[in-house]
Amino acid sequence: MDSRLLWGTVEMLILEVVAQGPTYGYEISQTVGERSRGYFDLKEGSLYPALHRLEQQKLLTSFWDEVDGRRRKYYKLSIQGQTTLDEKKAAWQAFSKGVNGVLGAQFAG
Amino acid sequence: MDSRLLWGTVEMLILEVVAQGPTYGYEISQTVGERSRGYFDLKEGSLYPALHRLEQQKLLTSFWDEVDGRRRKYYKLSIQGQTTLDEKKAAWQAFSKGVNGVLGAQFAG
DNA sequence: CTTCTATACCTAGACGGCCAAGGTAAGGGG
DNA sequence: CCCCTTACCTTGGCCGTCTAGGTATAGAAG
Repeated sequence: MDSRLLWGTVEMLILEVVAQGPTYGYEISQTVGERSRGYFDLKEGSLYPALHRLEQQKLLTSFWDEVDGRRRKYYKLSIQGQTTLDEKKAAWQAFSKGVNGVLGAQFAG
Repeated sequence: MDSRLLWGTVEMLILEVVAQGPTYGYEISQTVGERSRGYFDLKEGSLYPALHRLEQQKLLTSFWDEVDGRRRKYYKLSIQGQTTLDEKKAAWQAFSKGVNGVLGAQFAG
């Protein structure tokens, strides 16, 4: 896949997954992979910096937990996070519609 | 609009417009704007470097013409350009489908 | 004549998110 | 003991976009 296309969508994908319930980095990348039928393979170098940005922007809150001797940093969506997610989804649909408009595609967002 | 989303799609949009017939930079940006119903506003700092890249990669060929005292650099799609355009459109649809899969959207590409 | 808008091209430099590649650490199977 | 999986993190490079600037012509407004 063309990784350039990813620009600007990684944060939306993360927020969307976390919106389903508290989860952690490793699981997020797996969920994104599964839900896209293997299309996405979120790299750690994209995933963790993105999580840190989102937390710093207070769109996510985090807490550490340990399961079977493994440290996990769980993330939860904040109120602002939900608002931002809604905005990002709207922006995505507008963008997608714009691209499809130029392509003359019959399907729409 | 979130310009980050644009990454990787500008070249596809340009190729698509040029595929309709020979045209030039200024007109391309207008066409993209119109066909996306005003959503896209291709900046010159993105447009011209992209055109030069595409020409250097031999996906586009160019020739100068003058109309009403105005120099225009016309671009034409090459055979390889058409192939690349097809590939980019397929990649876009796969990407779009992947995103929508994660979003759990009902619409598909 | 000057000024403004539209047309039409170009470029240098900054920005910033993604990726490759590296590191740390624990559990479990071969 | 080694290797794979899980689970986190960071550094540095890459490269396409944008900002902001430049050049030039035509036509309209003042």
